[in-house]
Amino acid sequence: MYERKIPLTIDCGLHLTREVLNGKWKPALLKAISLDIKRPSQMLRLLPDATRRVLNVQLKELEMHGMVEKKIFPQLPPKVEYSLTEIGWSLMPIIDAMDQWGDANRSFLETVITQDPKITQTAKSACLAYGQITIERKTG
Amino acid sequence: MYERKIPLTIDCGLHLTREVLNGKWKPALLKAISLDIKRPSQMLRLLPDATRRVLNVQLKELEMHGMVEKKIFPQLPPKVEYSLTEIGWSLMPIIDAMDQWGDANRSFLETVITQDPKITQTAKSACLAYGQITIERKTG
DNA sequence: AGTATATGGGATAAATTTATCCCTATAGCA
DNA sequence: TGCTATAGGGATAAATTTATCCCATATACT
Repeated sequence: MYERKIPLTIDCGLHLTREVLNGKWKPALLKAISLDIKRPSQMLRLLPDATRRVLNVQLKELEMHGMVEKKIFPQLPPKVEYSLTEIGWSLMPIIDAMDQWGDANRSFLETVITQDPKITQTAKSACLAYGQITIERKTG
Repeated sequence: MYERKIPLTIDCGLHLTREVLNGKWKPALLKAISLDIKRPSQMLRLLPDATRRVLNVQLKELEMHGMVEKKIFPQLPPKVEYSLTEIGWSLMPIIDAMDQWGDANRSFLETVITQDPKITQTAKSACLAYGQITIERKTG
């Protein structure tokens, strides 16, 4: 599989949280699930820049960390649904705050981020559907 | 220097924010600065698991992203002080929420995180001083 | 003269995260 | 039969992030 060689820093709450949210698509996945997008195929459509593989991997990590639960329906073709656990829900205020902060400062952030010479291109196709999603969140 | 080869995903606010906070020590650095720990040498002492090099690199990124400002005093040996910009301050509610969430769920998180077979060791020496810091935050 | 303090950054190796590719399984439909 | 939809995961390459090492500056102190 692969074994970590450097001790994981879990000194303060900040680092513990960082570990849970650390993954290119994890925040987006949590938000998607909170918006009732629970099937992997739906998430993949919502996040077209992500590959099926990464989403699988990151969902599994979120599951191992206890943030989401996976329900497998014994059907064919397979059907799976993810949902947030209680502790997973408790992360939503943070996720929402991050999303709002980023949106509120979009023009400034795009400017400073893209002015970095390392950045030669950006992708914007993902998450576009968020704005169109008007589904109410269910509590728990 | 090095040039990014894959387009940076900046579709939704979540990803923009992720980009700004993405770095092993960035959240901790922002918090430290907000607590009036403004000199690099102090930050290094606060975060003993980080190397001087990484802190330099991540501070520079935070600066380029407009989250912190750097004031250089024309002295020798050199003296430098960082401070949060207005937009940098606006991140603090998120940073604080992350820190509090992590602390509030520490025992659970430590359990699930260390149960991962990839993780063979953890480091807890950093940030320990936070608890002892009772300095009031100055506004702006 | 040697040592400590402070800060910055180049070069390069190592570690970790993502991306790619490919294979598995089965029902349903043209 | 051949193709689509669904979901999972191994193997391996590539990309990106961190870690290590080392050099530079200049003052003050022993």
